[in-house]
Amino acid sequence: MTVPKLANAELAVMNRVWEEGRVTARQLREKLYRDATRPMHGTIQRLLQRLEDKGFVDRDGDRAAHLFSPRISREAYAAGRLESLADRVTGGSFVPMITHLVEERKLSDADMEHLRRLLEET
Amino acid sequence: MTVPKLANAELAVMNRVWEEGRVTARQLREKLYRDATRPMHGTIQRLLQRLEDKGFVDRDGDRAAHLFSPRISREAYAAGRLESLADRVTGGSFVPMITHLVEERKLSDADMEHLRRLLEET
DNA sequence: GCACTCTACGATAGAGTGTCGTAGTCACTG
DNA sequence: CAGTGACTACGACACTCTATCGTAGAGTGC
Repeated sequence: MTVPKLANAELAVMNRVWEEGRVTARQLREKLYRDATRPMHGTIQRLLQRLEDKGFVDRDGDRAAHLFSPRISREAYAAGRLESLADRVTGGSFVPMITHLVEERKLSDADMEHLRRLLEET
Repeated sequence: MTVPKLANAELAVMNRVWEEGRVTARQLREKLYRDATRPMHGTIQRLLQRLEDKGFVDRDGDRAAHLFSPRISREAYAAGRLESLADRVTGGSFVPMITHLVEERKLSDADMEHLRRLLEET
């Protein structure tokens, strides 16, 4: 059960959905395409439909304007893509990349401390 | 300086290059396209050229058959893509996804132990 | 020179993505 | 109940990226 990949525009929409929790297509349009020269009605609808097909959002169609909410959390998506990356590149293990990040000092002190505690609790 | 993404066929080639260290186009062809119905000469050349353009391999053209070697390590590529993922999804931080992996028990005991030691050394 | 192997690279088909156009549906108002 | 405005459903299309193919040219050994 691997998490499908989100394209750019799809991810932009999901970022709003994750932030808001429950949104209508119109709310998304006003946030994402504020200064677009064209209306973009259909575009948002299309994107939302594809997100629904891929299982990323739930659609509540009770009202005239449907309400969309995330079906997968941001963290679950990120972790799922990370798993997929590990499968394709490092034989399924996360250790090599994390090691590399630590060695290259890509992790902040706060992040390091966070992870230390996380690992010790378990 | 973000690491470009590798497409499927490109990644397949890079996986061989990472394993072998130094290879010719022919060696790659014999490993990767063993039971192909067509020769695939041009395909490999094309892929290698694109990998060179993107900075993934070095080309040694001293001999008739060029020798290709990795310019970026497997770990550096994986970590680079992980950074890109974090930038696009979790605001640049790795903590949320790793936390999720730990909570969902996606990390093996050995991996957990590995990371614990890694973090304590630093 | 000829045969063989290699490199260089333009061209192309196919898939995925973002956008648009149109038709249909629903709710409200006079 | 006709008219209006906002919404949904979805086929179609242009564009980009990817993997492959075809062909021309260079290098090497006999």
